[in-house]
Amino acid sequence: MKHPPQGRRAAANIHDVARRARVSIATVSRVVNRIATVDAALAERVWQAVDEVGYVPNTQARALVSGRSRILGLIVSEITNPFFPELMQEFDNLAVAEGYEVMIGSTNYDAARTELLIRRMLERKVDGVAVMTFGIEEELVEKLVKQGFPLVFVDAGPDLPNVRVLKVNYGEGIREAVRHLAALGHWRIAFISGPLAMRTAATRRDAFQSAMAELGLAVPAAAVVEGKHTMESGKAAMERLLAAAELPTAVVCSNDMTAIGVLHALDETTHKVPREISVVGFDDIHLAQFMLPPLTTVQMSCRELAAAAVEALRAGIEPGHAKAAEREWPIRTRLVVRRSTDCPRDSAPAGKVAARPASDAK
Amino acid sequence: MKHPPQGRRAAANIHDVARRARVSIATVSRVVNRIATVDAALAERVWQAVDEVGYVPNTQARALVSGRSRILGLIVSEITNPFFPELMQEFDNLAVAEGYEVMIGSTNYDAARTELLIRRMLERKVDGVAVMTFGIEEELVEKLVKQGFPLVFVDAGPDLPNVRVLKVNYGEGIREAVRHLAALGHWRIAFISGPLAMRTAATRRDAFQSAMAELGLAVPAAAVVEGKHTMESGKAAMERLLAAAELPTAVVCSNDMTAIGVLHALDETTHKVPREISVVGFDDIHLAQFMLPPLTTVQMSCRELAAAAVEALRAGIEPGHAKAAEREWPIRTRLVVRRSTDCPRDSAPAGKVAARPASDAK
DNA sequence: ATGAAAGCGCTAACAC
DNA sequence: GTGTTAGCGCTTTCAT
Repeated sequence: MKHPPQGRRAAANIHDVARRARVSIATVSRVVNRIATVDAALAERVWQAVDEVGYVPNTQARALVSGRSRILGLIVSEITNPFFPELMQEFDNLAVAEGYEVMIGSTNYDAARTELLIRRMLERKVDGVAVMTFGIEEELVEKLVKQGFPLVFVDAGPDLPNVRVLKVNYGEGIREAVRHLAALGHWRIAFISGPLAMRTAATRRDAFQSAMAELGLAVPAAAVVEGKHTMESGKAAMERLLAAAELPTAVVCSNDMTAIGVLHALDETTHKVPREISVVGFDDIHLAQFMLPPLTTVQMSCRELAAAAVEALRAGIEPGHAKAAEREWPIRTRLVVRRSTDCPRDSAPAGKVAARPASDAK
Repeated sequence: MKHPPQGRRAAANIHDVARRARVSIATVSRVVNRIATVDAALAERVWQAVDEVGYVPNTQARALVSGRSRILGLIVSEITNPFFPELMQEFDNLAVAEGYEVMIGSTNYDAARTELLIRRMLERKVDGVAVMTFGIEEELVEKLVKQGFPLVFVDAGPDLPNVRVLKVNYGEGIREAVRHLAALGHWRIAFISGPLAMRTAATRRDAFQSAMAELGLAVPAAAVVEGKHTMESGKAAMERLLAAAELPTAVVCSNDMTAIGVLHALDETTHKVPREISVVGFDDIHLAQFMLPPLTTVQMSCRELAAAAVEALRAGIEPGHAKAAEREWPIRTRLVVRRSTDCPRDSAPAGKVAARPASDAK
């Protein structure tokens, strides 16, 4: 059955335009691609014909002959995690501005799904893929790597010629957060990490510990608990913290969803945020500002991340790109102060209090 | 420059496989497309060759010859509005399951952007487009309509042969919400609408008014205020309600973001939710369950919406589809009770109280 | 400056 | 059952 079903007339093609403008298809192609050598009068005729027949170039055919699809793949973990739509949006805007289309897919932490996703991207002949899963699914992308595709990872990636890595400077923002808390008078500060099997989670936790150490603040083992970067796990983690002998006056979380879980846990107690316990998130997802209270959080700029991803991809795709040789692309982070952090209610509440460590050195 | 830049070897094509399996390209094509008439031994050889050279069929070429891209367009208003990622996710899953790819775009309520988006979809030769903007941008899609594309709209669309419409039954869920509130003992119930220029907003408001009328409950003009479907507008609207002579004991919102704004407005007062004022949202976005308190809301099932959209599109694309003739596709809504609704504190607070209308009839 | 023609990778007649 | 071949719509030499 060759005909599109519902009696829809076939879209005009380059021949229709050529016929109407009384030129060859080569000329139409030149005009449409703005090759300067075409006679102005002819070009005018061609444009008019284009308008009249409603010609839109067929990207498939273009891709076939040029060998480049002008499609960028973007792989995220889960589209319903509020961090990602924002990233996708930015990525898409930037890519479109550079004349690319974006093919988005989420792994949902499912190997079979990821496998299929990669196959789909291969079939559509994407020019390159950004894997922004913050995860551990690197070996799943082996196929892509083997194809020699331009690839971009976050934090870490295989050490191969066509692979570029976005190096997020977690330390920067987390240090700012800890200093902010310390300046407010906090010193019993807890940390709820993400799943430590995830590299990015371990890195964030390490950054927290270094920042505390720099200020000469103690981090007892009980003050660091592992979560799963979900609201539920954040709530559970906070409940564990609540059950411990010594209550922290502030808790820093490895991502915003965790922090939201903390807010929920605290809401079921008499502890008020930020009056009694301050809470800091990480990511600055859209949702953060909608919470009650709006969340103080470390921002990892989506815009910056997306911009770097698109540029790094282009560096691998477009011949002669200025930064073609760059393997690592730095991404900064910074603290956004909202209303979930404040001074601790009193510097030394009665009862169970550890001696404040001497704030030596700096 | 014909070579892909970074020394990436060209992907294997059908000829490579044919050569390796010592068969013609036609046979490879048949095997890959699972045409049953191929000799088993040959097929085996072909599959092996496919594996060995890592062959992946080129979708562009397929599309070129078949005249169908197997790409579905999906247009939403804004990707950062939490309702949409959920819809996209479902839509994508379903489409992929049917062998389609999805091309997503957001209008951001920007005409130029939409124009470009449609052009991009035309260029990529999408097989059909679902316009799920809940909006007023219909005439912007004129171009698509004129091309005779299979098109799907929500609520309302132009009356043309290849256009299908998802008819959301707002009344159903909103009636449930109002009855739920009434059963709890509320009768001074306010409504915060979306921008009334948006058809869906007007429809939801009308549904609220009918539901109230059915129960014999009065809706004074001051109890219906217009918002903009954003958190800020919801907050502002609630503040207007707060300033009025007579406080409602419950407020129903035209969408969840509005309800979240209401929660924020109330958080700045002494009125507790749900103890003193109950709040109901609409959409059941992911965020709803994360709020404090978790939001009671009318669910418009993303899954159902997405499923209907994909099916309706297929009905227009695939020859001989069972529901090819169906123009309207019904979508149900239902109430999800969480913790932002409860009995009003007392049925008759001292002071400014309107006489309770006789609950006549039902 | 313009046109003719080769071919990008694939499917679908049509031969054998 | 399998191979040969003609395009699908376009870009890009290569002539003119």
